[in-house]
Amino acid sequence: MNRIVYATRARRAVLELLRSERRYFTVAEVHRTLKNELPSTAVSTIYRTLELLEELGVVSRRTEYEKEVSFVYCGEAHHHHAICRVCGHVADVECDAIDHIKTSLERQRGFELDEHTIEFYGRCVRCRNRVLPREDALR
Amino acid sequence: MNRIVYATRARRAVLELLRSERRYFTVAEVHRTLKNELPSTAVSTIYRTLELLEELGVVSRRTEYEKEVSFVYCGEAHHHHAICRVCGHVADVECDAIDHIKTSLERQRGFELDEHTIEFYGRCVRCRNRVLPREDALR
DNA sequence: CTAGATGCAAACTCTTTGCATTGCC
DNA sequence: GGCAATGCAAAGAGTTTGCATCTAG
Repeated sequence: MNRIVYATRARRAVLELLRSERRYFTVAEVHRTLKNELPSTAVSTIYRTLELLEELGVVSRRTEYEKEVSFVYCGEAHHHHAICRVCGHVADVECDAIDHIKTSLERQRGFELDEHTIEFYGRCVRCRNRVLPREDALR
Repeated sequence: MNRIVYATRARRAVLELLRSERRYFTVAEVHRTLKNELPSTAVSTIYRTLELLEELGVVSRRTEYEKEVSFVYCGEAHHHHAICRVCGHVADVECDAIDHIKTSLERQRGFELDEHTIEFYGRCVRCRNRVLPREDALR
């Protein structure tokens, strides 16, 4: 027997915000942005709402690099994302490319790539300018 | 003028551990594992050490999904990883596959993929069994 | 000997939880 | 009306920081 899920003001507002802009939002960002619309809403509600939306498959979560979690709206049927680490924009990855890499990984490394939640990231200039790994990095 | 970086006992031990097993280690895990070798080493030292190793380009960090950060040794010249979310094993991704997807992304979406730090993840069974995203997920 | 590294403990930040109250249908 | 959601405040967990002490070179 399924639990009843109410379409409350807070939930509608959060969903609408995430749908309006297809990029990652931190919890604090959502909370701040909806201050006018939801003046008395607690941060814990935002956490609970995003958690629910994640369970429902409407948003997906990431924590990569930053310490705060963030969530992105994810309404399409397929789940391949290419995320720009600079501006946060989320682009879809074509499936033929994925299939290619998936095949390659499986054949060459025996690594089974999950075909539903692959995400690609770039890296900021600061990180890219780091020296290459060396075994003798400590002298 | 460059700062001097000492090869201390703690740093050598951490580096050796990460190199011995090519998978992600949490800070607590490193600290716990080296308890015998480094009886009086504080967690803060482990944090600082891993941070340093990251700056030096010897290890790379991730936070994806779990709340704790973890680090993996990364001594090869190229940086493409396929990480198993279940066992944590890190496999290298062939560059031809990357090139293919990179080209595809750039041509079709104008998305410039960072060719040095792409990482691929799978997803656990629990998450994979979620319902597909629907716009009317809230009823 | 001296700049750099560490231990310790306190401070911080983000996240979660319990419970009384409020709200959706 | 009844179950679900929320606000609030307190508790948790992971991480960071300041500073006196120790150590590698």
